[in-house]
Amino acid sequence: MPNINISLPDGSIRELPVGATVSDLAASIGAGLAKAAIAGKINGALVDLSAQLSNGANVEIITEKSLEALEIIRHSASHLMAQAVKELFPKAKVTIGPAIESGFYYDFDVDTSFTPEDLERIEAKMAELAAADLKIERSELSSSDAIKMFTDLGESYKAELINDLGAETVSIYTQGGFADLCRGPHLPSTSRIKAFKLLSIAGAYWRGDEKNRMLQRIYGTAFADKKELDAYLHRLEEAKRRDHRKLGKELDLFSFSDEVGAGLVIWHPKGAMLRTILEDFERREHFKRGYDIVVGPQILKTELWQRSGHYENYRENMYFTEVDEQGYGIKPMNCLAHMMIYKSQLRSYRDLPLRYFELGTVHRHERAGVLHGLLRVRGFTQDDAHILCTPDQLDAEIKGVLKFVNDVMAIFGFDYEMELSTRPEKSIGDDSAWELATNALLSALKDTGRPYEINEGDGAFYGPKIDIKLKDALDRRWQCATIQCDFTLPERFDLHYIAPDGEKKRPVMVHRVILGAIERFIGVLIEHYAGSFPLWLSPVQAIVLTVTDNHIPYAQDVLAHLRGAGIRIQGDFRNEKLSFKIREAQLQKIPYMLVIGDKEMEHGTVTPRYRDGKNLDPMKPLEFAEFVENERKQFK
RNA sequence: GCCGAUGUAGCACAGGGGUAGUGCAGCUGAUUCGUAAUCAGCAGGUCAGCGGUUCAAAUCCGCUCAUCGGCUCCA
Repeated sequence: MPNINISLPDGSIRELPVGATVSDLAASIGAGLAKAAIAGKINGALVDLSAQLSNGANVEIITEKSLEALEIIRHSASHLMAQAVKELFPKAKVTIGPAIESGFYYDFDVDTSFTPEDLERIEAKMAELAAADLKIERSELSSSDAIKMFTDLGESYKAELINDLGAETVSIYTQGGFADLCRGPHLPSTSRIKAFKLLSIAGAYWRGDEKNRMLQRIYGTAFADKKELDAYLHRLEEAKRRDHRKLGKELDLFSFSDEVGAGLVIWHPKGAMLRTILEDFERREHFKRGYDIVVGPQILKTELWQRSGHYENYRENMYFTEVDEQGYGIKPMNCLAHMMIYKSQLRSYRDLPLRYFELGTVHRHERAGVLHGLLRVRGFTQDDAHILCTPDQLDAEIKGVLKFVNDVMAIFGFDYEMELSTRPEKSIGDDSAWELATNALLSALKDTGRPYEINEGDGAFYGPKIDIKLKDALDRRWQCATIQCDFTLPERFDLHYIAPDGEKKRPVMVHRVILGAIERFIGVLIEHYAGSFPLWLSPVQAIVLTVTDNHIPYAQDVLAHLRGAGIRIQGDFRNEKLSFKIREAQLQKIPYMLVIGDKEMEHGTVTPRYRDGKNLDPMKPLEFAEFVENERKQFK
């Protein structure tokens, strides 16, 4: 019998009989591997264990520990769920069900929506089908046969998908009488799906398009084993515990009100203090980097928005008002006033670059369904700047912004990822301008020495951009900073500067934010720090706690002194036990509690207790003030 | 905007066609106490808003508003 040679990842060659499968290969290496194997990779392409090997192939065995394993497990879990749904709801039509970053989902077309009780039933059915150890088998059909098969089954969505694929043949996976169109690969049997959990029900449009029919989506997750699943569920709990909406209420930072309007933040004293601290920080940092602080008006004439193109392209998101028969638009962006400042004088190349910075409050009419705490609101303040420079200066300016972003993220302890989005099909501006700007962004990205991704064709119609996504303590990504080149506005507003040769030239404009929106950034900060802000950011840095009423006069003295020294401090002089006051201060996540009893009064000191429960040595109030100031300087 | 769920005291929640309940917070009093909850008493609500059904609605129905989970992860 002839043999074939297979190369393994370690470089070794194995000889197997013709017709051998990935599974056979695993078995030939060892019984343990055969048992752990869930799929294979032939010449870099993922395949089933049942896939046949050909001579000279490079083959890798995928086990539960492999990187690709999770995706396969989840994809199979999504099929298992579809099978369970079909058994419980025979009329349901299946559509698509991929593995996603955090698990999987499957979309169904059903007449009545699923209930939480249905979810439990489906999950129980899945467990039953998994225990039945059904073989998951792959077969290939011609597209026309497959379309006929799915049409006969009443699965019109599947037929539509195959039709759109336009391939000669398609692959079908079958498990215990349930057949699904799928690229694969899959686990060899349903019993290999060992740890899964259905999480939520949601509506989702067929193919994500709101013109299409609304389907019922079930989200779930699956892992290689129970332990990992539990760890994931635990992380979900942790995220819930850190939810900024919950903490915002508990720490009395902000609120929303039906009477005021959806998506409009009401900042309470402590939240407003947090904002103020961030805003002061921003002004200082921008000042240090050669930005000029400017302020534009909240409303600008509608004609101006027409000229800028916002009226044409962004109108649905804007609020308008009319007074004395003159229309005004409430600003959704800050750029227009900045343009006007530039235009207020004749500019020389010697004046450039100009960097206008504004903590600009804007209003955008976001769709009702997308509002979400501080993370998606209708009124917010951006740390917005527009840099106007010569084409030659573009490169250095962008590098400067990326350095700025890096410095700021380090202070908050955020890691981040960067993406470059290039010219889309529908865009304006000439090729050389796009090339210049894209190269400037690219060279700045390379210069950072950090990894970045490129999204071809994902740029704005008016220019390429870099998006920065920060990663919080739970490894979630948040889009905050963005750097965009803009060819439209200098054109539309006919901006120019006088070049060394005396000619009028068009300046280049860069639009950028560092934190993005203060509101969103605070939301992210709350979750990142779980409400326990570092001392420099804490709206209340310390609280004076008295042991008995006898200590109140001295405590009041301490409070006044420290407040005078610029410490954000409160007092709790209520007739309550110390432990009661500590508990409350602790729940408010106040960094330092200054305990004052007989000893402190006698020595003229305070005993600071940090919120982790540890006491510092007793010290004079002014020493404490110096200590806080020192920490602040280091952003601790 | 669309699909589904939810809306009861400041907060967390229970209840449910026959004139609203618990805990915490609040107020009053007692207690004067050293590192995460002292005790007692009192007060607090047009049950999101509007309309309908009914002898009777917080409860059932409709609309509106708001909140929550989603609607970009493509066999």
